[in-house]
Amino acid sequence: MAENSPLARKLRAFVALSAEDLLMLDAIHKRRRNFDPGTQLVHQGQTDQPVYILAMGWVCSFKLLSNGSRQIIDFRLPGDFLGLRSVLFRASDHNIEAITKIEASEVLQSDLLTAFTQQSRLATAILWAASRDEAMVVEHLVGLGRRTALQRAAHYFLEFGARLNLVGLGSKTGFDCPLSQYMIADALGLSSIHVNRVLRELRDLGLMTFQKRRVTFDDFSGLVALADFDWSYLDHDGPPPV
Amino acid sequence: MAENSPLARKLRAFVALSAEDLLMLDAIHKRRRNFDPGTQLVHQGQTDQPVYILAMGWVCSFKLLSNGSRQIIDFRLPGDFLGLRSVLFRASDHNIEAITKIEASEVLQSDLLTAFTQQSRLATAILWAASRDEAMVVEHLVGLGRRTALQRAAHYFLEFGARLNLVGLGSKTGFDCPLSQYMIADALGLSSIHVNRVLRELRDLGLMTFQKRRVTFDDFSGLVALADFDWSYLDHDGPPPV
DNA sequence: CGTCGGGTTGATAACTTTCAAATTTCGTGG
DNA sequence: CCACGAAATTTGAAAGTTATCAACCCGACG
Repeated sequence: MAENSPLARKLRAFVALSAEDLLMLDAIHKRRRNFDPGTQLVHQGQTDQPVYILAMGWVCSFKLLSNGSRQIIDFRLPGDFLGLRSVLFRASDHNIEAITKIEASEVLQSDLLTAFTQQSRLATAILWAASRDEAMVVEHLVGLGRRTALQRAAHYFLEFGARLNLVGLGSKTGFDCPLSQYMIADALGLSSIHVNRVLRELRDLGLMTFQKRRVTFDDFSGLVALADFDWSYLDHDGPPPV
Repeated sequence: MAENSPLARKLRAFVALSAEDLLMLDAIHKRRRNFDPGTQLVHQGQTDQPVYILAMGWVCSFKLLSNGSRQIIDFRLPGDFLGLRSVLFRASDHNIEAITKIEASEVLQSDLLTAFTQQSRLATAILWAASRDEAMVVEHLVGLGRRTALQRAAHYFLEFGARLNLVGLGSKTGFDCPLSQYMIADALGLSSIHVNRVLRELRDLGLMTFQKRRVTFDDFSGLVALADFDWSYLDHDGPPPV
């Protein structure tokens, strides 16, 4: 069963998983749980948080500021870990919330530790996933610092496309996207009103369309050019041998 | 010797290091090297990069965009690792460059791996350091997305203060800072001209002064209030028991 | 002395936000 | 199936923030 999970698809793109690894993945996927939109999976300040692997749906992690604004750190897609670094390393300082209905498997800390002490390929893959997450955050940082709103949006949607493609949920044509313009605004560091204008401009330029919860890439290569998009940070050669 | 290195100071703030750990730190610090300002320690696309522990001086890591602008990811201070994640996890996609004259110890990958396979407290501490780096990047992201230029600058300098304080190079009074306004601009995602104005405003408000390569906190609590600065992401309880 | 890399200042242009309001979409109950 | 209200999207106009361009100043240094 685990063979076809989004996580397995993702990991298999970079490492050949052994039968044992698949067995361990299967064990993990036993504790499936469902959550409704808006559920807080982790909240700021919480200690001893759970880790999940997202199987279906969209999730976002964000920080709240005292002035009431929020900054979305990233959106988590099927196959991604939720709260991985927080549990491996430290208490959470950000929130994790379900956007859509989601299905996620709880990972026991003991299972994680087992994977690590056994030096399995799975452990390597997990570290790889964590590193990839970090690369995405860095790229996001670059976007906020040095890209215009238009480029930033284009880049962000292209990244979604690439990530979803990896787990079989999107293509160069486009993908389904349950985000509101408000959420995109909080992710891109813009006002929702400006997001609206940027989306219209991307549409007017014939590059991409975001309407009715669906993103359509109208001119993929044009979009890549505008955004200065380089996906080497997403689909590199996989983890080095540890 | 290693007992007094910046790294040991930093780590000791969070874990009690055993005699063995100190021995291992000592071993690491054997391979000291010096570099001049402007030296590229790691450049984009390079594989098989070295890891260093910075003992003295300032370093920055950044990404270049095709339009020529650059975004500084972070500045590395004494006691910090250079290129840690890149080597643990994947090939580097960013540059690392010395700002001042620096002194750094090269860490052999084999030493790192030894630390990990032995499940030593040192390994935990290294993961903790990596996690702290990530928390700083996230905080930086929040700053770029949802803080004004003034708050962003204030927050950034406060973070420097806290980090330097930890390794004995700064205090609530201030610290020496070799950065040009250009570099600060690339870090904060602003133009250097605007950085100049922001710095003047912080001075006029009586909050802090940055002149002659020295940052002085004129009104520490006022600055904290302006920046909405919460250092829990820097000096939390340390790594959980692994 | 003259150059060069910062730093500083002013004026203008560009981008983005904010406020206010109209329009559309969507879920739900009738 | 339709009507209704809430939420999301869209548009306009004005205000605010930041970038860009063009000078000028200054200390370090050959």
